[in-house]
Amino acid sequence: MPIPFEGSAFLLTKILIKYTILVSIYFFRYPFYMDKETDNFSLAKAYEPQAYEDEIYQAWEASGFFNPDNLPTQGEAFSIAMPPPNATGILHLGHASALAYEDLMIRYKRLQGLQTLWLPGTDHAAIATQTKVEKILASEGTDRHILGRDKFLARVKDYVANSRDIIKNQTKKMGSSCDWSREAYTFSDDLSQAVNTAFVRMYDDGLIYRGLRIVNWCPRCASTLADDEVEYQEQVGKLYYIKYGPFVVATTRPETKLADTGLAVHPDDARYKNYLGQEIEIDLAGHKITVKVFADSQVDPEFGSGAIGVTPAHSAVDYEFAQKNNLKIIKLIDEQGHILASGGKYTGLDVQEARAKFLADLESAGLLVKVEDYPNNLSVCYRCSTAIEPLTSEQWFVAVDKKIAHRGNKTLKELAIEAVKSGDIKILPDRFEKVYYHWMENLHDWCISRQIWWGHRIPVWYTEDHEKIVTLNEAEASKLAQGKKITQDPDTLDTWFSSALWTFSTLGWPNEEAKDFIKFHPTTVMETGYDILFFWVARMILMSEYLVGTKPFATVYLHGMVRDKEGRKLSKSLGNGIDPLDMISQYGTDALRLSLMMGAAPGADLKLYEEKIAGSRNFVNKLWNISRFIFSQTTDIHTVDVEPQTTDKLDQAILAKFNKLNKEVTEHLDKYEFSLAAIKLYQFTWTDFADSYVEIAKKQTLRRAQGDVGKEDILLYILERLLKLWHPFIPFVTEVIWKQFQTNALLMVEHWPKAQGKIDAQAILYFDGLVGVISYLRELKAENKISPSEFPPCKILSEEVNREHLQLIADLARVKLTSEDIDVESAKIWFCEIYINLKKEMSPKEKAELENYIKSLEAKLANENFVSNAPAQVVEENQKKLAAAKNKLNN
RNA sequence: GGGCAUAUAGCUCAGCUGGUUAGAGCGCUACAUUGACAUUGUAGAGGUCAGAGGUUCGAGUCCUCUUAUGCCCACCA
Repeated sequence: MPIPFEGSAFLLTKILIKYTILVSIYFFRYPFYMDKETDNFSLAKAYEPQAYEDEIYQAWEASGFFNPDNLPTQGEAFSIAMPPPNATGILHLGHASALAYEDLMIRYKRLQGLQTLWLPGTDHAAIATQTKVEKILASEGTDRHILGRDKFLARVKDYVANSRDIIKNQTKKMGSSCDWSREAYTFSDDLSQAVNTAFVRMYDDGLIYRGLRIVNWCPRCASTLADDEVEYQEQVGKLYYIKYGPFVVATTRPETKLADTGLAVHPDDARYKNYLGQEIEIDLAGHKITVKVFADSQVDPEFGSGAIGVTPAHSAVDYEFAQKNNLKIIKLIDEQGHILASGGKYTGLDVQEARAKFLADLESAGLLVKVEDYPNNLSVCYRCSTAIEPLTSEQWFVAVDKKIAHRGNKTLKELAIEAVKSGDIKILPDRFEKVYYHWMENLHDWCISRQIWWGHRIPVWYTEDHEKIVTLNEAEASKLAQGKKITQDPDTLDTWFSSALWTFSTLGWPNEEAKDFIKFHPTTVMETGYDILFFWVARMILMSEYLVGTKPFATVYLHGMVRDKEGRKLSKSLGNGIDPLDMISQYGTDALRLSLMMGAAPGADLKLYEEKIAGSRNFVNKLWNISRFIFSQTTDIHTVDVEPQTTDKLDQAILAKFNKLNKEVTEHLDKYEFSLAAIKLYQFTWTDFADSYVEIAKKQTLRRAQGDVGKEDILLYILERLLKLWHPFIPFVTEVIWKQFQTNALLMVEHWPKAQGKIDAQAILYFDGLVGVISYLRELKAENKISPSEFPPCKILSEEVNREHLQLIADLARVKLTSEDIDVESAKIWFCEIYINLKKEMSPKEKAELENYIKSLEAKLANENFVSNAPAQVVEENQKKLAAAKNKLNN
């Protein structure tokens, strides 16, 4: 073994003449206190993540192994399409946790020799991005209309490019081992081509149509929204009762009454029976409307007056009434939220103004019967929280209930439901499968056209004479137009339309011969938050089943939301936000990742707080120091390929415990139980390995003759494998430590350890028993107020404990073995037949507890039913427990 | 109005198919310069497992009801 830094040793020996021998031994055995720069074996006293993380990430990236094509083994494929991050360019904890889970799965499978592809990318996030850029423009005193479409889009492109770079760097900061060479973007030429192809195919199959329907309209965004893009805010609004010809109707939106064309009552409501089927003219303070009275059992006769004014153009429910009862549809509110000519004297006013004026007019005409406070849900835009105006509009829709001939005459809905019902796709946790069915079953035609500018233009062109051309690109459209002038549809597609193609558009589809598409689709796991089950997951299933004819992924792993310690959402306004980058710079990426992993279960929210991250940092440091110690005890740092054979029961035990751990961790990971895997690894590493076995090894190695490697191979064997088991959780520190093995290979592409041999339960019992005895002796010392520095004489007699382990017990418990006679009777300890010269006084409380325990055991054993019904093994265990407890009490 | 989830030590959570005197980490108390680690070690205090019934020889664990909290869905105008 090289002894570096002899100069220092010499220097010290010179100064400390008296301690020459001591000092030279010190340096001989502990060469790792050397300066980091001059000795690559040395490890700093505490792990400093900042010193290594960037360098390690670069080494990973440079190795090319993020790209599955370069992996040494070309095994079975395992792929994850990374959910695109939000477009604002800020990595928040939700995204950080997703990256941690995905990287965990990828690294685990890569270690298992699978050909892993984690494909990163971003989407253009249409409304979100446009809203963001519009806000920036507003702060500059301009808007998109002043700029014009082209300049505005250029502006958005700049913004997106910038935030994409930021997100990319932050994703790397998290240690994500994704294949950057395949990075995708929904707005790239390839993916846009996929989008147009999807649109055209669906159009040709009659699954996309243009039609006049009631849609959710956000006046702020000046665009339609899909049903699930509408959120509800609880509020206390007003319920207005309006005299309405011979009726009184109650409404929360009085101005819409100007466009009523129907009046609905319950079929059994005697009050209104005579009016059924009649068309009645109603004068609303000078504004005349004609309504058709009809019956519908949905009407609650108890609510308000039991009569509902029906406004088909501006209410989804009313629109359905209109369809069923052939009502006229009068559009009252335009896309800017202004009253149309149908509003008579209110024309041109915005909705709020019209409401105020109309109410005032009603009041002066004596038609406003009463006003009540009324709690209801206001529907608002999920992006900008502006109140939604439902209105009828000519839009593009995806028909979800239309049978598709080449898909077994099934509808999109049916295809998507069957994919999960058949078990082809598994959703975790499985309770979300029910939620999924419920949503799918109630899905209405999906409005996919948006009036915003930032998005995929709808691939439809119109000729001068209003002929519609649906095709892949403008050149094709021109050809088909045969010289006629063409104009492209000004609308863009819902961002989720392109996102729905994500798993396959990123792999080369529509080219079904593409290598990646063949190898990696369907993807293996879709890891994402339960909050976008409908937005995204459901739509990916729908699109893949239809367009590709297969599922998009085999398993959906839905993670929960990250919350603060009180369970509140993390938000700027609450001031409880935790910035992941800040945490990384303080505690390191591994610590953050581990904190996000432990205590997390699929579908369950995770409470995160800084102390927890600090605790994880402590663990990472512990692993570091365990390694440091082991390396310092090792004459030659080497990997040990075969489980070391040993006759020492404690060695056998730690190997057995490790094998058990190895097996359990693998099983947990296979079942997506990441937290349980981490907790077991944590307990083994800290408690069994560091606190118990390493301490034992310390004492035993010390007593061995020079030249005997002692427990070196076992320590190295377990450490090496622990690094591999830990790697998917805490990739950086494990990779750094691994470098000490000097194998020239990255830990990232090593092999996942396989549990070896039988798990020796007897050895484990022996180990735990021995540790228990040590603990007990320490307890006795503490209770007898004996300082840890004192070594009280102690006589240990045992037939169960190996002779050589008696000294070990004494060393670790810090007692002095003695052969002098001790009053055995007064010093007898119940456990393991060990006799020492200390006595533990049982407190009255302890004594009472023990007596109660004995009583309960005696009662149990006296119970005929118990003895005859319980398994013999359980009865026997209880008898043993009773004997032990009695023994303890009597001594 | 439906549906789902959660309820275990001061805090965050384990406890899988019923049999442990109910565990861990943080925090708390006391002690400690133990040949890696004070980002540490050792020992300790702290819980009638939300409440009430039930099934069982036996329930934190299964069933029913109740309470609290959170979330999702829904066209009560």
